Amino acid sequence: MKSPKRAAPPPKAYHHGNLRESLLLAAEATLAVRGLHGTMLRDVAKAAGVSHAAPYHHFASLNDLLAAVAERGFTALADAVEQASNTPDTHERLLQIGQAYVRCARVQPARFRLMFAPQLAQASSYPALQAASNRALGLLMAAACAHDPINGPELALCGWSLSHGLSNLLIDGAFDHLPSAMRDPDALVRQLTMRALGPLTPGNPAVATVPNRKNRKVP
Amino acid sequence: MKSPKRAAPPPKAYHHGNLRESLLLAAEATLAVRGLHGTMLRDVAKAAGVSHAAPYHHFASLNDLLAAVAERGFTALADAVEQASNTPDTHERLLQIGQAYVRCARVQPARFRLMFAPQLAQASSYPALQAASNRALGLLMAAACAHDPINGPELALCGWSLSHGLSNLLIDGAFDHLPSAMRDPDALVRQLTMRALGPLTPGNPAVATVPNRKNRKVP
DNA sequence: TGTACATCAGTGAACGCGCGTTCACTGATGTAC
DNA sequence: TGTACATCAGTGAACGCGCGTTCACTGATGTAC
Repeated sequence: MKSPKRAAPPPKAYHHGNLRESLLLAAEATLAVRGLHGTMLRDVAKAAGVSHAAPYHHFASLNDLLAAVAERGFTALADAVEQASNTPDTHERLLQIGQAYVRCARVQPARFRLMFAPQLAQASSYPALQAASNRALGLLMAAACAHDPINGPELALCGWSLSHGLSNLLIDGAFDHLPSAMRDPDALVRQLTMRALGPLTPGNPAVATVPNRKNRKVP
Repeated sequence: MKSPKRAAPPPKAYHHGNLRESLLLAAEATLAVRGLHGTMLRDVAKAAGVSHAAPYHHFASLNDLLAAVAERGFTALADAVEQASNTPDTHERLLQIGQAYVRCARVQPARFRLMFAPQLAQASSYPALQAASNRALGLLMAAACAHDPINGPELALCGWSLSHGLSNLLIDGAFDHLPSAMRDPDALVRQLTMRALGPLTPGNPAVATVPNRKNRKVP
């Protein structure tokens, strides 16, 4: 049947194998099913097929485990944003980034909530978490500055806020009662981000065409 | 010292007085101090000066109490939006509404989180909650349609998403490491909302000046 | 290659407490006569 | 106006359980000799 020793070196090397990784996957699965506040350490352990004391050999506490899941979430987000950043046209690039952001939230709503949960907001305790989050934000900032060297930071904050709000409202079901024509998430992101970007010719910096917008006086 | 009977009719009429109202106020105070998931029924009761069994004469469960707090939150939000809706100029009106929204979130972050918490998302169980939330949204929609009769709904969703994202990022501290020049919330809302509104002359419907934006092709 | 030993990732049972909820009760208020 | 009674908003004690965390242990793996 199986050779008595040395069956498969990479997975299940000795006791369990790579339990840390299994726990993270199990936590993501549990989050998806039970939601953020229904995810208990005992459930995660059971989903990984071990006793509920086992995780303590890999994480100091449930919170540390969740922080690691959040870190993976930010890494996945940054990867998606990075891929979207390959789009040549700077205008389309920002649209793609917005779509990637919202898609990331909708694929795993509970993990997305976890990523911004206040329990992890004291992120200084989790440098890796903070690094992953900074990477995602940095990519967005770079794309915004590439599109509009003058107002890049403002544009980045605008796009971030818009995508973030849209993500939250979508996963909270706030749009569920909207006419179905307005509920296609991808179209919604494109449409609203385009509005936020302004009526600029793609690939053509905004500066010359819309001067002084931020200083305009309103009576 | 005090008349033996009939001291003060409106408050503290008999046993406690208006305990339901006191509980709601106590819940808001507790939310402010302990946050959403640190708010326990026992703390709320203690803050209201009663035993922790007393609330059950006014609310069937902790969740019902929280739903009532959320409803008050939406009512306060709708009131603030309504007041902002008095602004004559339709462009400035939308800016004021956005500012009111973010201000509402920043004044009571935990209550704001509660208002959109998934535990209450099955809002059909709480018709009053849903009504209050619909009222706030309806006011925003009306202001957006007044400014741009054609793209009103799109504009409303854009403004809502933007304000909502900004609110969440602000109260989650996501902007804490930004240069301080960009951290003034009121200025931030104005600036970003203005960008989302587009370079339109205030009070002048957008339709004629920016046609086909949503249908524009991007290569 | 075989043996003794250190390491370390698992297990199962138990701890402990926090918190929502229930229950029998008490005492004040309002009402009928 | 006074008395008897129903109502109902409080109280304090207790229930019950869920869940994070700890602990003494076990058995497999890797290593020194």
